Amino acid sequence: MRVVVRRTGLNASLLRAWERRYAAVEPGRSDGGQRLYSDHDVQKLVLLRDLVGAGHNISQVADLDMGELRLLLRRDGRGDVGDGTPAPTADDDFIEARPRARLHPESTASSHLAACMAAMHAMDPRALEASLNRAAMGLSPVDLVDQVLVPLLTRIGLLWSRGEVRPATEHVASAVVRRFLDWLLETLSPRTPAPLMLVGTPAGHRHEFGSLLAAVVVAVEGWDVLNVGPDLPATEIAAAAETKNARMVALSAIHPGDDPHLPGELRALRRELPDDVDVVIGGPAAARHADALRDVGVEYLPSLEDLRSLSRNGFLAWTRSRNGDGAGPDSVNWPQDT
Amino acid sequence: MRVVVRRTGLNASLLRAWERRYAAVEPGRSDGGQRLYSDHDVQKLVLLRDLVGAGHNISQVADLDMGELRLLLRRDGRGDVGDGTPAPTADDDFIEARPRARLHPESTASSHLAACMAAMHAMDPRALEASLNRAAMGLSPVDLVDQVLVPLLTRIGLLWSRGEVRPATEHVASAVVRRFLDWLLETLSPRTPAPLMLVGTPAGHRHEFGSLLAAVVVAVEGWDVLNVGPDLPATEIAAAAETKNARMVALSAIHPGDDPHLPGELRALRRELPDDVDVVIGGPAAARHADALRDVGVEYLPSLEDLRSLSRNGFLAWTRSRNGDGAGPDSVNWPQDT
DNA sequence: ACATCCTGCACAGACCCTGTACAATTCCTC
DNA sequence: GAGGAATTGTACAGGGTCTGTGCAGGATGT
Repeated sequence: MRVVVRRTGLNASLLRAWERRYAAVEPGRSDGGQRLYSDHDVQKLVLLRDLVGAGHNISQVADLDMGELRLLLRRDGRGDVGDGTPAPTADDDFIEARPRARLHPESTASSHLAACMAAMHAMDPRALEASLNRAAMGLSPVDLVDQVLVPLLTRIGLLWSRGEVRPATEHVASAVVRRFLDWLLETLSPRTPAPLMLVGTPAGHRHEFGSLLAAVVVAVEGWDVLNVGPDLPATEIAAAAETKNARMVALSAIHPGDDPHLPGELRALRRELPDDVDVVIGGPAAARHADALRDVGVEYLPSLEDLRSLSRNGFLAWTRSRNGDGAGPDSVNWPQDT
Repeated sequence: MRVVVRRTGLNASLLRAWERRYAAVEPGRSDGGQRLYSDHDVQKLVLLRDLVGAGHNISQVADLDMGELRLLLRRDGRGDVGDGTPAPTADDDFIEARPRARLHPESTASSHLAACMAAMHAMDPRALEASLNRAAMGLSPVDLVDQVLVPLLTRIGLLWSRGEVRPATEHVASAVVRRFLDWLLETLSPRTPAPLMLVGTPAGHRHEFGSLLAAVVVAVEGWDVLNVGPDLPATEIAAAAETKNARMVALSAIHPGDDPHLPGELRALRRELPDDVDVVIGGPAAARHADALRDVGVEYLPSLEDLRSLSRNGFLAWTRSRNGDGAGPDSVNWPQDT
């Protein structure tokens, strides 16, 4: 109990009140009747604390499960841009995200971005990570990607290409951002059955941030994602897709902007994959071959937004095909707050 | 018994109570019935003492194993304030090394290793991560590195070089292990002031697992670590070391085993750094140039164990120089509350 | 022999539990 | 917009539980 109080910063009386009045957590009991909080309980309490601090009332959030709490916390900045995450909300009552939103999303997004840039220049990985975490807390996943991560990576890349930032600085920042993207992917990944998307980069392309961002984007749309990493030949990607029974493959090609092997590589990939597995690709290196790629049967996506809508449709199609016909009762529709 | 009392700072009655009531430890007995504590027992008691001091109740932590205790201690270890009583002068104490049947650490380590290998072959990143987490729970950081991570990476590398595992499989596994190492580094990093060590790999060397392992090893010894990432020219490393005021630089050179530029690169690094900053390097590529490197003023370390002892000594020297004079380096803070 | 260690028992203070109450807000209705 | 109802954080008392410590009487070991 004392430990929980210290770790959550909440009053002991308050913990008991939340338990009694809202059944927010239901810790086990010792033989003598003392509460035994599990790690899960503590995590949930922390989420509740933050949510309450952000203006929600307990009575409405206390009985949500962890996934819903986390999501709520993310989209809190506003941005009710329907993120169709398949939150396993079995019950029908929707989460009324009270439009108590203050803080304009752009201004906070740009301030988060500025904080990240400052931490990068200071070569302070902890500060950078902290800034990213703050951004993740304050923004919806979509805003986080579009307004913080993409600009951040773009700017770092630009500074690097101009030689305006030390390679060591860039390395340190990249490592942190990569880890953060990994973490984001993990926490956004659905726990429920979902179609699998493979992400990676083609042979010769070692920049993996594009594919990591793609992974996050499609995870938000409900897909299960397997990142097979950068610089893989077509045969490898195809083999992995087959082994894991992927429904779709998304690639990213950034750096060797004029890679002549790209169309051939993707033709091979396309040929080795079943027809019902879609292959898409994004990134500047792919843009140059957009037409050739289309001929090969690989769709070029100019922006993450395209990937977003495409994967959303793909996900809905998957659920429909899975539920036999009309959308089942407790399926994936996240209730849009009206 | 007295020895244990001195080493742990715990009352003899308390030791007996913990044993009787919670079976916290179960020391062997002499023919006459006197308790014979093993080294393992003492370690566990120390962990329990710190944990109880941090607010946990014994009843709940007494039956956890060492790995769980350590993890618990780290997790809520931030924010420790009190120092209070200067701890039971634990100096000049020799613990009777009573070998006693070590409860098979290698067998559990090898089972963890097997689980990791199986997860890798199944191309199941979640399972791999779960196996690694389990290993982290059940083993000390040192055993974890020496008996799981190093063998795991060695085997994966071997399979890969022989073409006995698909590159895609290797990629997926590597990504998970890298993230795990990142996480491990983060959780092991000291929250208190500590000397800074830079880790990375020299220009041309893109395999970064060696440096990540090095980072973990020195973090365990108490250092603060900044990983500047792979493939960095000497000038960059030197600049980073200067900016962050590093006390030591540890590099790893693995893959291009016959890199002719290595000595030159390190000579440049050595020249750009202050004399009181040590530079060490490990890995097979460095082994070939061990003599040349020594001439340049860079120490070649054949094994992680060498790095371990060297960084330990370096850390102790740092604390001594910082505390002015004596003052036990590891001033444990025992009973403290309020 | 003498200090040390063993077992079993007892106890006091710190801690936690339940139930109830209460003040400060916020929400809603008239 | 005033007053009542609901919400929510906090406090207190009485009683049970947890846990560190001390003591008596006997055994151990050097």
